[in-house]
Amino acid sequence: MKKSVVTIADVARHAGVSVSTVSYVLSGKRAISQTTSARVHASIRALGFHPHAGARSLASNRSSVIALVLPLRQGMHLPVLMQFATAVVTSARSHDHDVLLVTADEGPAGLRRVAAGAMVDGLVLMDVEMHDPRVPTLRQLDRPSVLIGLPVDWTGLTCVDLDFHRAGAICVRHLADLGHREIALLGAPEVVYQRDTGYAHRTRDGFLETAEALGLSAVAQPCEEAADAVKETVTALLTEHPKLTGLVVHNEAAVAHVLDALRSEGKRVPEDMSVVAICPDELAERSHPTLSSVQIPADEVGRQAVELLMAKLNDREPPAITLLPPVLTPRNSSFPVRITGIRS
Amino acid sequence: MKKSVVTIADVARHAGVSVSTVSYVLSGKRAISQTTSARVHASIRALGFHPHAGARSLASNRSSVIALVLPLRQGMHLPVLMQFATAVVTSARSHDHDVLLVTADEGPAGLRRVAAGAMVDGLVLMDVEMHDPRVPTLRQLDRPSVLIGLPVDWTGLTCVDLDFHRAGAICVRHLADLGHREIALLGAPEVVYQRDTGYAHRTRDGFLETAEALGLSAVAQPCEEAADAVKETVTALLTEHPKLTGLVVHNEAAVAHVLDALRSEGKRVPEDMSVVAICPDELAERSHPTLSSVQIPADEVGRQAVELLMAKLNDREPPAITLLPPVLTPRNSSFPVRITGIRS
DNA sequence: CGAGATTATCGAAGCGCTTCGACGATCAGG
DNA sequence: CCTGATCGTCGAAGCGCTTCGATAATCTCG
Repeated sequence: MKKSVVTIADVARHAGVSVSTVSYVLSGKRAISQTTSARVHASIRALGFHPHAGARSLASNRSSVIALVLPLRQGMHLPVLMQFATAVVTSARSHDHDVLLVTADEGPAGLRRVAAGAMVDGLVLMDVEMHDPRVPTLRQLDRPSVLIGLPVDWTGLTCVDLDFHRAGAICVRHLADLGHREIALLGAPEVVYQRDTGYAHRTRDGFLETAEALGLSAVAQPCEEAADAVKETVTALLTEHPKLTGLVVHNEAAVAHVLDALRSEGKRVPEDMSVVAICPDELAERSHPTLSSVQIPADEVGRQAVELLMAKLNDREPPAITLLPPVLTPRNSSFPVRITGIRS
Repeated sequence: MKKSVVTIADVARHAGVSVSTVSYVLSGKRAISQTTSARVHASIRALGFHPHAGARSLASNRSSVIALVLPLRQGMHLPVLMQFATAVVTSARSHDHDVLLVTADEGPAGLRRVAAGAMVDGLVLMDVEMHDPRVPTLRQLDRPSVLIGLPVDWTGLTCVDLDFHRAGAICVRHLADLGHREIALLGAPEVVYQRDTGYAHRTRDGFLETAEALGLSAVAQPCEEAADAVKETVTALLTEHPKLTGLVVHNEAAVAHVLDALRSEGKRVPEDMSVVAICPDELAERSHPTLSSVQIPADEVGRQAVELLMAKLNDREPPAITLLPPVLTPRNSSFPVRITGIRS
């Protein structure tokens, strides 16, 4: 029995050309005449030739595979994850790349393994935290990567994240559209406004600027995460601004406490107070009532991440940070303001 | 600047041994003395050596990667899919393999691409249909594979599927435990019992045998899928067996119609009639009331699939079909039978 | 019409690793 | 003490592909 695997040499022989010619036909890196190219393609088809990925990667130092590092174990919202993964695979394929699935719980060692072994040309990391332990490793590795999320120090990296400025703005607009005139932002804890990359600032600025542009009365308030601190903040807010009817909450940890606090202040949601959150869909859907919320558009993130990675693979240096337009999903926590007068 | 990538030759030089010795230290395929081995390992660590995956795959004809073919676009129940994917990745890693993610909608061409290019050593295909177009392709390919699901013709393949015999049995036992004495099975349409691989038969046999063993009065009934046909079947069943209090439904398409039919016959679920379904969790949870149901245990399936694949990669030929123990999740459609007498 | 540019192709040198055969050195048994 | 095994190591031959000159052959234009 002959060797079962068809090699490029077989194709070359069959087509009556040299091995290198076949290679150039395949890669298009040198001009090849129409006739030769056609003949080679015919031979390829006739023999059922598929280039050996390993040989290719050895010779060219390119594997045409990217790593997708996912937090598979965690309590992330699964549908979003899948949507994201699907987008990554689809995009990658459209760039002729395959996707190696790596679990986040392999940690930095996992990255090193696939990257240093030249198994992948680049990496996409989902769910990157502010002080992610994988970031230093990533910096050492010579492979390009794209992060979903914004670590504190993103110099020299490529990150994709939600555009929090617009997220703040879109929340205001949503409330304004529902007729609310006096609104507030419950933001991150005080300390977050001081350290970190200012995503909290960006949300607040978007919130305040848009409120001003739309002529709303707006106040932005940092908010701690402990239940009683939240309650205190909410109470104070309601006392100082008795006519408040709209609330934007940008603080995952505090969301539930805010709802509790409102309830105990006798404010019904959404009848007396509309609430819009900036948080994962998962959280918004678990809440009672379900929260109108702004969330990251998963497949756009996936697509973008791959585009950026491909750019880096082709020696283009994309912006360090790409911000994606936020999407507001209306749910049961926001409601047209109850009106006493007449309103168009 | 020197070459940035550390090769096995660098390690050999650093350790003062030959290249082949380093290779043998790594693979363990030949005896190496303790001292040499230690020295080599030290050099590997000192230099930060990671073997080049492509070179390795080229020389050894093994990539240490398996393909995971998932129906990413489809309306499958996402959490189950993720659970499954996680199990596959974790298992694969424990066998020192990585996982390449391939979408099912690439079809047979996708399989051919990754398999023929020696990109993967083997494949795991999720969600294989009875007449799956990928099966013929899979047969041509020389790579070993494991299928989740049972195509009609599974000769020469390796498949993992739910143990439907036990699924039937476990449903009966569940109903018996709740005190039901007279039960029925609404199965697949008549035609399914004739063609196909008899998973319908297996469920029915498990159902009938267990009922008999437990001394229950049981009847098995094929069931069409159209709403009116289902209604007719249900009505007839209730007429012929007025004391029926337990129903097992093994027919995804008919489940909703069965519930409707029961309702219109004045039977409340679960008060008057307990229902247990054999169907995806997704469906069971969407129904009203939510259905006690038997579903495939996703991570066990993933684990098994990888184990079987590894067996094949090591030239062991596993059984063509592996059946997994079913798991019954009690929900709101099954209930202790209302009793008129005294029961322990 | 001829010098230089361009086009189409080839040969050969690796890419980094595995694996086979060979070869001393050490060991066990008669 | 000699003869085979066994052990530990080495050198070299690929694995299938890309890519870098080199070489004809053809074209372009003053």
